[in-house]
Amino acid sequence: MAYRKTAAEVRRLEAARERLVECATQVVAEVGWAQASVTAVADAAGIAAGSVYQHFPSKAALAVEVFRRAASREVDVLAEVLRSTDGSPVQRLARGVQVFARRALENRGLAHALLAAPAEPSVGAERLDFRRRYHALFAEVVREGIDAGLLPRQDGQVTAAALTGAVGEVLVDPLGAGRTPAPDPEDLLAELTALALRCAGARPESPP
Amino acid sequence: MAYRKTAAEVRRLEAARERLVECATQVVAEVGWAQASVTAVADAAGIAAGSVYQHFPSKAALAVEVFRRAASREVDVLAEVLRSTDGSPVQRLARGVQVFARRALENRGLAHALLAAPAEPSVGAERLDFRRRYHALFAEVVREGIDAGLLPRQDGQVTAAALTGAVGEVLVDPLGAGRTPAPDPEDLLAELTALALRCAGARPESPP
DNA sequence: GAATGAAGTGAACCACTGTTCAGAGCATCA
DNA sequence: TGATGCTCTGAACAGTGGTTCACTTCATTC
Repeated sequence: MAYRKTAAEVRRLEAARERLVECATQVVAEVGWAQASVTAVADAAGIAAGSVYQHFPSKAALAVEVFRRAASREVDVLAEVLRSTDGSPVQRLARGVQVFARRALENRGLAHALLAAPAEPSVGAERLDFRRRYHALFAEVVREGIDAGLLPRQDGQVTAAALTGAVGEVLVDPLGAGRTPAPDPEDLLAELTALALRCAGARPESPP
Repeated sequence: MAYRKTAAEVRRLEAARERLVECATQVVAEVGWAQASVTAVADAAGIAAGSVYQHFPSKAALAVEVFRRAASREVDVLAEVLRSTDGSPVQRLARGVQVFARRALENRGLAHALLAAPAEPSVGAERLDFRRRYHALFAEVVREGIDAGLLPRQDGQVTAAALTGAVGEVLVDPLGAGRTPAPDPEDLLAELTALALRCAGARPESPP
């Protein structure tokens, strides 16, 4: 006889899948892609290794899903800040960098996974796309700044790439753990913001 | 009876080791760490897989040696430029960035391997050290620039990290191959130099 | 030229992981 | 409640790639 899944059943399945993705994300944030074996992820989610394949056709597919979700969250947040309608392009740029950096500092493991941790090729490809989206967002604001006469003429794409690279590099080292006294996060943020503005060529604020 | 290696024999051995390292470097530059299996490297050097273990205790040891050599070459070149005695700190910084970038563009595969390509943990650790050395060099010049009143007050370490990150990010994308029309290298270099100077806060050159 | 010992070989070994699959456990339907 | 079909399990399987080792090859010594 036709066997039809009940609504509750479907919900339960989706919840299981959801839980799997969340646990996988956590594992990846904690130990990196390389150490996040199917077994480790399944254990974290409290299911058997084989059950992973009920939800995803392969480990790579799960990894990509994990990356996409986390990356999209970040891109969305950044987009919201950069495209907000209040403040000059330069002010938005500053806020964007701060948000980018603050979020990374608040979830270092995840930031490291998104930005730098060694990963299998499929995730690597996803990461390239992630970076492109970041570039596009920053490039947009830089362009607005140029058009508004607030920033000097420059290749927005290059500046945008530099901004993500700069912030990433500054963050990743502290992220990777080992660093002398560990600089105060707020100082780091202020320093980064100033750096980003110089990078884009914004004039130092004139006194009020 | 005591068996003593003749001088020629010793030389031959060292040459073989040398050749192995060079071939491995080339393989890595061409296909990345992940694809550079012991077999592939041995094939490239024209020896059997097992013979690799005459020269190195493990694949990781060989990989580290490959990385160290290439990285040291780059660090040395950069150090020479940045520490040269002619030109202001700002001018040296500009030249340093150009040299860094130009060398990367001239050997994209190797640059990618050094800066970004996924690698086993032992190489990853080496890469952190490599980056630290870059940071230290840039930080030194930035500090000189500040002391000379040419650059605004700033955290040299952060700026230095940003410079390597920025240059790396800008280069790695083009490096990774896929990019629309592929920007002219000279334009890219000019753009990068300008960006680096802004990044450090150097005033735009006043007219002559 | 025979004895000796190191370098070099490459097939076999082994550890590690992603993936499969036959069966157990349950929910659904008649 | 029994029949059916789905989910879940976890041990077995398979591909990969680093490492080993019995053996060959070749240089050295007497």
